[in-house]
Amino acid sequence: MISFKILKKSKESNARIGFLETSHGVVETPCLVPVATQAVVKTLTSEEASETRSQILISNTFHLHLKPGEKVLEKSGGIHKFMNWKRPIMTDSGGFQVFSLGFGRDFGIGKVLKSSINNNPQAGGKKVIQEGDQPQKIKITQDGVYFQSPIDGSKLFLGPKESIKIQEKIGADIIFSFDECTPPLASYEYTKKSLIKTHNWAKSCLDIKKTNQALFGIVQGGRHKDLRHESAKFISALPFDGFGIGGEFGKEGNKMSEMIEWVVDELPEKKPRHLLGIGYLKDIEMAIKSGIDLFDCTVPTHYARRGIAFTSEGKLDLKQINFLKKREPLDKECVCNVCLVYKKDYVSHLLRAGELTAFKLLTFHNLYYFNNFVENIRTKIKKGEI
RNA sequence: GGGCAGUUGGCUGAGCAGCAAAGGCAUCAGACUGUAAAUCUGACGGGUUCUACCCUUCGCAGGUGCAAGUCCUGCACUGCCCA
Repeated sequence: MISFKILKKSKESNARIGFLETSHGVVETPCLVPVATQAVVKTLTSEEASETRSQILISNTFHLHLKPGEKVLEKSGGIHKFMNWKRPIMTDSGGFQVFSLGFGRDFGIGKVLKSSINNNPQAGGKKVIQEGDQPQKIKITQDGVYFQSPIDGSKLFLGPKESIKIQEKIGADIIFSFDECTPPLASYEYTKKSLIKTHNWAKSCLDIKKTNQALFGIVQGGRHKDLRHESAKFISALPFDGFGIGGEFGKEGNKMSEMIEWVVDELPEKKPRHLLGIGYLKDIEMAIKSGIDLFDCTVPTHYARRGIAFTSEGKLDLKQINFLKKREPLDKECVCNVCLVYKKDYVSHLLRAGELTAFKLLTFHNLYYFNNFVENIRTKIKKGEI
């Protein structure tokens, strides 16, 4: 079980400072949840991940089920022992893979859409996903989803029951209910139908769960105000320990914060709110101001493996040849273990030489930078500045 | 001194009569938000009225051909072998 205490509520915004207690320790919120899909923060050992001042990680049900299989984790004594991470862990349910391996793959899109939504591919727009449409590789049914493994193409089925059973064996502190992350190209009707499915699955997840792990329900509803309200009301009426907010949030740069507030307004104040899969630094600050306590995102770790360092000067692409001449830390203001010792010229060299340590150094720095960024926001909330 | 092989855009390396010239690397630009991702996309001789056209390129100088990076002659340089 978990307990969540709100220590301070901002007068300037919806932001709040909280303490999330789990049997593996406390998480001070608002908090970034680094992504450890395969029971690893890619390129880092768990000790290193801890040194980035990460408080809690999120792993993935779908991927751990495929490899190595939840039985391996169960036999090792659960995910904490398996990966030697002593702090809290959450697992995502596999609901995101319904999108990412389905329509996301078919249309080459992410959950935050860039191009305008229209029905005319000739005009540069993407096709709208209509009610009854199915992705090419997977099949979404009322009971769950038939997947094709991205590893070997083998077939597997994941529904609320399967997801919860797997998550119980994985043994994270916080688990998520199985949902469909609705694609941004979905029509209103598709999103509404999908929402009903996600709601039914939410009830099933609560019915099935036997452990004392905390279970978070997930609010969907896409970019539609009425559906977001409906979903938030429905999910928050169920005895979840916290709430995830998933799916799309409209076009980039648009009104993500407004959409979050539609949901947050309906959620019980005293339970933690987790924004799934967001975000960039500017999104993080916005989300926190909108009342979000936890948020996971692949950006700091993923961009690290693209050679990108997040710094007080903005994003730096260390692959660029000019960094070979820079004998200075990634970020002059950063005091992470990497910035204290290594310089841009070296990191750039490692990237250009294809050396894996480059990714480790950048992953470490980016996570530290993001965690520090969030800590600064917490400080500002405490001071009443945000 | 003689014989053979070679000289292609920043590098590498195809092409052996219809080419601004395959691949790869490098470079530059773009993408990436609950990780199918150490990935993907685009540009990469120059110019313009840029789904098209023009100009300049394949060691150098000539020649043959409607047409030459591609064939011929000479020269220069490089590598290997023989003296």
